Amino acid sequence: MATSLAEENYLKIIYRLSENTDQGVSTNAVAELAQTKAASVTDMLQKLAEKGWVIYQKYQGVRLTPSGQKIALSIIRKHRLWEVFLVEKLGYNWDEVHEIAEQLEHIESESLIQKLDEFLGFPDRDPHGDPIPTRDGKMADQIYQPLSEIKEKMDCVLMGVAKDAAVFLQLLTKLDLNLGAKITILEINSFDRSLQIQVNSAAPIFVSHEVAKNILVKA
Amino acid sequence: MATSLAEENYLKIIYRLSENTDQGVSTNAVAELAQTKAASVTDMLQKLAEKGWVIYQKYQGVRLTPSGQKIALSIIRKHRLWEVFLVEKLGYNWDEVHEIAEQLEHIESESLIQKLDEFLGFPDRDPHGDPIPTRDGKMADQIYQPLSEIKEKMDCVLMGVAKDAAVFLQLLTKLDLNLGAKITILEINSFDRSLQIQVNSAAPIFVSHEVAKNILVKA
DNA sequence: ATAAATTTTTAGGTAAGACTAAAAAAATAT
DNA sequence: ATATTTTTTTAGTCTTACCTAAAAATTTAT
Ligand SMILES: [Mn+2]
Ligand SMILES: [Mn+2]
Ligand SMILES: [Mn+2]
Ligand SMILES: [Mn+2]
Repeated sequence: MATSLAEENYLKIIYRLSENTDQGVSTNAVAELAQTKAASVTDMLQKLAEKGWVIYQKYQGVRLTPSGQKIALSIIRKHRLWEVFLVEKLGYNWDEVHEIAEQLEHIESESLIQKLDEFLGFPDRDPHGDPIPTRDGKMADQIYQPLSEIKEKMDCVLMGVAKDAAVFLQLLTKLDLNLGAKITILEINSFDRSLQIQVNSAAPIFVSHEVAKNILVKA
Repeated sequence: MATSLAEENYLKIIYRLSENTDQGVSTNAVAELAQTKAASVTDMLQKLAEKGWVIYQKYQGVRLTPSGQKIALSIIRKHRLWEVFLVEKLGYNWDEVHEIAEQLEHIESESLIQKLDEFLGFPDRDPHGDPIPTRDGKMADQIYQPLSEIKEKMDCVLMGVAKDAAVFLQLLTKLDLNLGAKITILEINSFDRSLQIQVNSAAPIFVSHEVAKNILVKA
């Protein structure tokens, strides 16, 4: 069955909110991400349920059915492949591509995404370190951990980010914290949990706990 | 002012119908290309006129204003650049790209189309030989002429097509009539104006007047 | 010049996807 | 256990872009 742009965006949002929990997703949570009102969300959830893409019962929150999940993953696949294209082929920075990919992810053509994947050399992570779902809808787990959970004195490598916001990514770029950067944790301040770290053996810098939470690393 | 997808498509259609005439474009002509009803077209023309993109007076047909023309040309520019991308970079055939470009042409990002243009090496023709409007909205004239207007015994080179339809392009491909093909007109049959031609010095073939009209060549 | 045919516009409706205000249910506090 | 607060749903509108049927204007034929 064909999906409208609005439906695709809702399914993607429900998918994202389901990732960290096995509870149903609340109407308000969806409304916030969709930048719309709860009443509009209720309308849409009823429609998505009729189409068989979500399980929805009044006041019980919503969850994706397998077919709804499949649609969400195909949109995420397209989003991430286009992000790779924008960075690798067109020379964008990682903080500039999300909004454009939000549009490109809705282009409908099986063959297009197939050929794009091939053109890009079948990447398995996007420019933010997020796994790209496969053609048959399997997504690798996020195997990296937040920098905030690494112990003092440890070395690690920046593999991704948990947040796409341009302001955040721009801050990282300014601090030379790019994908692949080598990070050494010199000290964790117990007062505010901020960290003193060394990036690629340069002079030490400070980052807040909030920043460290959104940086994904491998030891 | 922002343009909706429907508005962009209408402006593009009006542009296309205006190319061959300096008369206003009729409601019915627009309706046919838009695959919609005349009543819907009237509605939209009134809206486009309010936004200042067309001059419209009841029963008098419609024509683009300079700002309407500018929008139309920017959509056409995007359409053709994406077609080049699809053929040159992703390996599509020229008969497969139109529908996908119809979607891609509505992606909104100045920088994207700028970078795409650069990535493609600033092409000035699309895979069908059509000129790509420049960034500031100038489009080169179609300098090629229909094969149907070439005299007997003359040599020419296939530079483009006047029709994008997949069935037509597939026929050309089957006949080895690709961009750059060398064509010699052996004979024009006065009965039905069909032509006997030689393509790249291969065995002679026949093409109808209808086909010849839609093949653009340079002598 | 008038009649007939065609084209175009108007009038009135529909579906999608949003909104506000009010009602109902659920969660939290006393 | 009841009252209060918060969340969610319902009811009623709005806008965009489409539709059909009918009316009006224009064009073509006689
Ligand atoms: Mn993104
Ligand atoms: Mn990403
Ligand atoms: Mn095309
Ligand atoms: Mn083309």
